[in-house]
Amino acid sequence: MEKTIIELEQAAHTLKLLGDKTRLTILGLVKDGECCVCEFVEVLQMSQPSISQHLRKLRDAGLVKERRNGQWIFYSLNKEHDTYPIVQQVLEQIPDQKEKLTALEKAGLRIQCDS
Amino acid sequence: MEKTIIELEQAAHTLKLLGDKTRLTILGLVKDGECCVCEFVEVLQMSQPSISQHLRKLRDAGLVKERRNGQWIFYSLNKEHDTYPIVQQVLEQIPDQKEKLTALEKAGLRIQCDS
DNA sequence: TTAATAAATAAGCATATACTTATATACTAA
DNA sequence: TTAGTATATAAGTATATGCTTATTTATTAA
Repeated sequence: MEKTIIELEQAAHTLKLLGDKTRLTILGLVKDGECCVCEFVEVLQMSQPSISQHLRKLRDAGLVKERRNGQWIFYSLNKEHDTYPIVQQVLEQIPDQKEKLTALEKAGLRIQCDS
Repeated sequence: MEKTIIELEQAAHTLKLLGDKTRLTILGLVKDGECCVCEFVEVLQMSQPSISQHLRKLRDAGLVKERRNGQWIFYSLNKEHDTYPIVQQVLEQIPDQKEKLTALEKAGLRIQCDS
């Protein structure tokens, strides 16, 4: 497979979004699956509007996609996006965020995606 | 070689610095060698103080190092830094900036490092 | 010493960013 | 319909950011 070179401007825009602890954690959380907003709120211990605003930025940039399921909206990585290779590489080099979700699960706060 | 996992906070800080077109270009320019401040000024067509301020941020974060040679100060990638793997991966995925230096060279504006 | 050049720093300012609280919208279930 | 829950959006605000112009520092060379 030929290597895709990402435009500098687009790369900078994506990296700026990655350059925030909250958003980087959000992306780490959806690395292997989808999460709904209330899960981010629980894990990150931040207000719901604040989380929603970060998610909007990530979605506007095309880094994540959303799927509604009833009352819940699930977010996941958009692997089709031009800059996904950058996101992927970065996520491989930071600590796994999965344990934060398993902690949620133990507390019974994890939303069942197929509910 | 074991993979190094970079702390989330530190990764976010580095990514924030990468998330600016000017700084990303500067890093691209020093990917394969060193450049002095006036070269950045020429290539990027920006004011000298503005370039210096970007360089200071990159240096404060440890992403680049400097070397004085007479009147000139040469900047280069700091490959010893914890987050260098991230920087390296990102630089591999954006367009090469080398041609901008060869254009300088043709115009006779490139500083000879060993002058 | 003096003038010239390279680079750093300081101060000021307009805009961007990341929160906050309040409210609106969308969906579910009684 | 009505009440409850999940999420989005709006508006306000404090701080951060990236430029500008002016000045300072460091080095070179006359």
